Amino acid sequence: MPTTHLPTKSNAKTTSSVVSRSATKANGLLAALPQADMDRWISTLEPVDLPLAAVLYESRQIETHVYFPISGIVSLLYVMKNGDSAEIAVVGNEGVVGISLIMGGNSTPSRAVVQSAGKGFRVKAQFIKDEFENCARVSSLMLRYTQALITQMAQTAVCNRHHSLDEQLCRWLLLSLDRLPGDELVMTQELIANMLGVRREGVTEAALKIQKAGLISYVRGRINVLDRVGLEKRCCECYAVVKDEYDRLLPSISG
Amino acid sequence: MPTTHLPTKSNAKTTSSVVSRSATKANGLLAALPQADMDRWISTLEPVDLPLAAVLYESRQIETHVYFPISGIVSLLYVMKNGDSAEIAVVGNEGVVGISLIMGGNSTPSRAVVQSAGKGFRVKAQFIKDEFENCARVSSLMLRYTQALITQMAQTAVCNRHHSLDEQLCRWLLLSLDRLPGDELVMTQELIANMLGVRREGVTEAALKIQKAGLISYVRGRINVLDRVGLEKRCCECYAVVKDEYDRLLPSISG
DNA sequence: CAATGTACGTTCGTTAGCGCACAGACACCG
DNA sequence: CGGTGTCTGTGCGCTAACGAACGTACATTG
Repeated sequence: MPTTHLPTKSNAKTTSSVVSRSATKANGLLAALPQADMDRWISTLEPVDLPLAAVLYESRQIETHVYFPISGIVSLLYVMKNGDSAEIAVVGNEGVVGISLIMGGNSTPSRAVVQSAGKGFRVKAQFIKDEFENCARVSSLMLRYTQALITQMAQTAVCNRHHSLDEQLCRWLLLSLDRLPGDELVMTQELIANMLGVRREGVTEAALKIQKAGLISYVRGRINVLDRVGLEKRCCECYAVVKDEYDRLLPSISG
Repeated sequence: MPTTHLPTKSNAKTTSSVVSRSATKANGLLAALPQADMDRWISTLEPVDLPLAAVLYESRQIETHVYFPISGIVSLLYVMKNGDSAEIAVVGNEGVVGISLIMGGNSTPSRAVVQSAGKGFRVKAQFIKDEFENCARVSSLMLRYTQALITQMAQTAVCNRHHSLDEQLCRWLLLSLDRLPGDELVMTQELIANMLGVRREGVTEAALKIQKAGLISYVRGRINVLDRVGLEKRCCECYAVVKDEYDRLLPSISG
């Protein structure tokens, strides 16, 4: 197992202060909020940078904000006592980081790490709690997202149990691709190994296979996806199950 | 992988009709409801039998009730196209089966199967939805339970990735033991293998090891736990993490 | 009491992934 | 331009778990 941990660079930083309504549309959940609700939200939304490897949320610590990414990817991962890690879900501009806060525990045993740099908005814990309690549209939306997230986590558990590294890598690439523009992922094999909870060498082997099959081209941390359909064919069913659940529960968002 | 599927015997059946308030205390969540709320619930609670192998909820089908067990154990498991299966969480008298209903999806890709026979109550989907929307005490309780369930699922994912069958068997025995009275589990190795998503022979081997260590005695589907502390020592950290989260989020319930 | 089914135990060859060690290749920086 | 660090490739012995086949012991039923 990988003993090298993710570097804890900087935390997310608040950037400018004026938030345009159109900018909020870049996050699926925010975009799904009716105008009337956004009127309340707009003034409390803080733009934030999500630099690579930023830790948005540390295991077992009290969370102060929830994050709505508009670009980039955030991984929810478990790190165990001996340093072994495993990703349990990913969040991109379709979702929100900090569901546990809404659920009423103010922390979780998981960690939220920026896996691909981007930007987003955040709001204070108390604000989202109040909104959740007082506005059925907000709570309904958040709950359906939670359900989708649960599906992703459950499918990850099953995938970890039964599927080969090759299949899992394809799943992971597809999940990431869905959350990024274009066909390029910037991501070292070491990082991917950390996320999947496997050896770096294992990722090298699996990546070579799908590269030789002409599905991707891989050069020093830059992956170009050449044949997305090919990836889907080589993938286990887990990707499709999760994607279908997201589409079913959050039809307005499916990107 | 096990190709033998769980037999789909009968579904849960409603039994008698008069529900005493004291009987409801046997479920942790119902017990945590204030008197005032129970006044509304008492007349809609239906007692149900939970016979072994009953399928409370089938993958992707519309759920009509949520179930509050008062004895026995219900497994949430994923069954894949090729028949491979894996348990993602267990629910006993501390919880409720059918969270997805409250979350607003009316189904999930998972299946709920009675793993150890018992009894419980159920209420109609619409009732719990209304209660959830209109009563903050109810929603708060359900959400905290959901958070605990999420933790269990996430930890299962990590455990599947990193821990040996021996460790996982210990975890599974402890989780089951916590949800049953006494020190005996009635459970074949075949069944356990289905839950853990491994071969039956693998369970035999692991069970022999911990039997030789004097922690359990195992005879034809009856497991007696002789040394619970010994099991905990041989177990991975996953059991403790999950248990601590349940205690933290639902302090009134921790059995 | 024989017959049949269920549950558990055992063996053996196979394989995916691990841990470790090291080698090339590119990238950036002084 | 040379040095140093990062990223990827490769080789090798090792182990846990798999798949399949078969043996054994107990249980229930007629």
